Amino acid sequence: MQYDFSQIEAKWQKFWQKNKSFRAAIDKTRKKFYCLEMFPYPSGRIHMGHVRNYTIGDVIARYKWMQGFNVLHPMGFDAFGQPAENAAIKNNSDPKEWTYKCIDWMKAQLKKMGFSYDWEREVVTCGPAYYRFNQWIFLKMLERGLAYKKASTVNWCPSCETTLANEEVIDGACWRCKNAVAQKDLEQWYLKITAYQERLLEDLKQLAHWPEQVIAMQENWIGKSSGCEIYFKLRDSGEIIPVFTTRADTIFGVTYIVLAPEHTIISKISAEGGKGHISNLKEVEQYIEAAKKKTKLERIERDKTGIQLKGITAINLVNNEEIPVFIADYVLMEYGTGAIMAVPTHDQRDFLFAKEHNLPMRIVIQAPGSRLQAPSEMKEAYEGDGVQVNSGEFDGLPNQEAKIKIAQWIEDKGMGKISTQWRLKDWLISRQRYWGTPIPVIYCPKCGIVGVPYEDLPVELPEKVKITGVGGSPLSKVKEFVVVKCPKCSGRALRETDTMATFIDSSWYFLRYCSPDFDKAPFDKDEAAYWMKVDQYIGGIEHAVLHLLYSRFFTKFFKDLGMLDFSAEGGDEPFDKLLTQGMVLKDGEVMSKSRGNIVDPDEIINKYGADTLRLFILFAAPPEAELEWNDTAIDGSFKFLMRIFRLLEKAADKTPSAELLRRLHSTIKKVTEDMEGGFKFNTAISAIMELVNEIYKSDSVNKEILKTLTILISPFVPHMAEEMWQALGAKESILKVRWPEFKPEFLKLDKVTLVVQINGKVREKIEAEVDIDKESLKELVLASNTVKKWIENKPVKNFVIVPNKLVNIVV
RNA sequence: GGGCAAGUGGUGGAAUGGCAUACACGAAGGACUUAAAAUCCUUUGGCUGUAAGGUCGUGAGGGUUCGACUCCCUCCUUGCCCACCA
Repeated sequence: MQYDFSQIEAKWQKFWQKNKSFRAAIDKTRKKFYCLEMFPYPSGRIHMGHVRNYTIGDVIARYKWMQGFNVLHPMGFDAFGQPAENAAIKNNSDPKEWTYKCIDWMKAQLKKMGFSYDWEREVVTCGPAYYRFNQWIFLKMLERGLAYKKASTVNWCPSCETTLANEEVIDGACWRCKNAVAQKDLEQWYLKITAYQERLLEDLKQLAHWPEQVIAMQENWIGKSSGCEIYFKLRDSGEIIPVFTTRADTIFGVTYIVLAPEHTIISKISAEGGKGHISNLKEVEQYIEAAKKKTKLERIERDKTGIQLKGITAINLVNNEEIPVFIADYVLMEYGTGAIMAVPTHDQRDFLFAKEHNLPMRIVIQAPGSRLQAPSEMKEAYEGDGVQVNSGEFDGLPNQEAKIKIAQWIEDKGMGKISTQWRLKDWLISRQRYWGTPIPVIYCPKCGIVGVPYEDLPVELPEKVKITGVGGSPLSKVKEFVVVKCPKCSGRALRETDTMATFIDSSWYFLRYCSPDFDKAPFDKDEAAYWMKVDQYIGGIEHAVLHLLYSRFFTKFFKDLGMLDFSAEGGDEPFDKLLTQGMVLKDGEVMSKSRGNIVDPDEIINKYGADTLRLFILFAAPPEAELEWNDTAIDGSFKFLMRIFRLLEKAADKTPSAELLRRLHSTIKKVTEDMEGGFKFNTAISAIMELVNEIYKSDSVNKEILKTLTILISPFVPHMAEEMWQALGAKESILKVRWPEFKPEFLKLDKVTLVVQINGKVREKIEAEVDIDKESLKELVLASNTVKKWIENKPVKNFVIVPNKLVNIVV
């Protein structure tokens, strides 16, 4: 029998499509399972990363299906975004046409992989039916003050000509084009994700089935830091400058304070009529100018530059000391209060700065076991724990204890307050781009900012817009779009011409799949109540912060709107289990166009078929580990499939041996355990390989054994399984079959082989009855000639028995 | 600087306190063949030995244990995330 994979795969793909085999519908009599993979950006071609991601998801979905779950397994396209615009500029094409063409290509490729998607639920984010609800959500947030516009210094990518969210700036560069990000003062729209920071942090605890790494990354990103705001007073003007510190215990060691160049107090005290006088104002202004011009990368150089505000003196309220005030660009306006207290003896950055500028130092924490050292002898700051010195009434306390006491004391005396700082910033969502969701806002000279009324949604994206990539938002040049009547006063008004960040699209698409055609709200409450949470989510680690954080934020917002309720499942998190699959490498490097080491999935499918590709990718590494592509190893996967297929020729009705039955049931057990215990597909497949090897060794192939084998391989290589299932006489699709259960009675043995160790080294193997009693076993072991030889006449000190496994004799 | 992973044959990997290297790739030898492909069989960690066997061996060093790839401590290397975050 010929393994004609292309004919077989086409046949079954057609069968599944015609029979709508993967259609999902609410069925309250069955337990649901929502299996989701991160949807792709329609770049035009799927790559190995997609193949891996979606193969993993497909195996899980099919396995759950066979276990009797009502499975929801959807797919869609994250279709807004810049590549479509770049293609438009390059090829003078239309972003919409380009995008839909890409979707068609990719869909065809996904179908060729045999993935079990319910294509009737396909979600494409660039259609008005979808993005109108981006606008709907935006308006709901606007009503609640969670969407707002503010002027601020923002990340600006000069090459993409658009603003970027903090999350989109990687190492000071644009995540998309890798060019250095600049700073720009702009008025932009923000979503108030910080209103949810406490919950976003706290609820990470609910995510027991997420990789620890992802939890850690989100914790890092949210960046809660507990400390204390301490007030410093300017001597002449009386202005208060709050600083933030996590080290209240070092307050008596402060010898100067440092402000960020953008700090507002500077213009205040230097302004005419302001009290206080900066004698070197000109140099200070030059320094500030230079600092503002620096890119983010330039500002994080290790050199500690700075300039003193001469003539200005601050007072440390805890001891009334007068101290100098500096400006330095290593102090960031975005974090804390934009000002710091400097303790050179106990903070390395302050130490370097103080050395540079020849500033005084004072030790206030004494390291355990060390004698008080003169600051001049210090080679670096001491940042560890110790005992308070030079700290007034707090002397002698361990610094960790003093930290809490001093903070409380400062708050009680009104010299500051206990406070918490967060690294997380509000989410900047305005983009000066065309291919995205129009922000549904109108600016009226009389009424101000007016949200587009819900009945006027969607604000449709105009078509046939000229995209040049330069000169600001393309929409601002479309007069019919921009000039509108104010919905409130009907006067002449102007539309917002920025579009939304595309991460908004992916922040709720998993909810849209529950009711993709619903037109009253983003999703139908009842449908979502049945299908959500996503039971298993699968995707790349690169979304650990961006997409996964935003989706959590949106889900919590929907809960607050009363649209979602997971209280039965505990908490309000969208994704119950998360699997982050490893990257696909070639020659030890990530596959990428620029490296030129891409293996095209299409070529592999044409040469070997989708089943071989699926099998290889599942077998070569555990799903969360990196996978090294190997051109010759894929040949091995192909040969293995042919080897299974050839078993059909040998199928007979002979009684199988007890040994083979035992092997069959231990394989069922192993494969099931591997699926349940973290989707260890690679070892599940090797167990199946061992079974196949065993079948080949036996004289004849029993049909029933072959049937069970076929079921076991079906989640991995579904086309071949269907073909074999049919060849073995089945009338129905293998999808209707239940996953087998192993029978413990087949696994029972009369005798086992025990390992005999002498002093922990394996010296002998003996056969013994199962569950043999200790005394008989001891007798049996000591009777062995090899054991006798090793023991000779040394006394046996210990005789360790691990039942049915091992004996260790200590002499 | 902080946090998190990981380090096992020629290669991908298996074993998570009990036979280290399952399963596979590759390599070598053999059978079949006019030949090749396919298929099947054998061998395949190092050292030592004709062999039986012995001995070493999971990044390095130490510890716990009858027994450690696995647990603990120190260090090295690689990867990822965050970071002048006060």
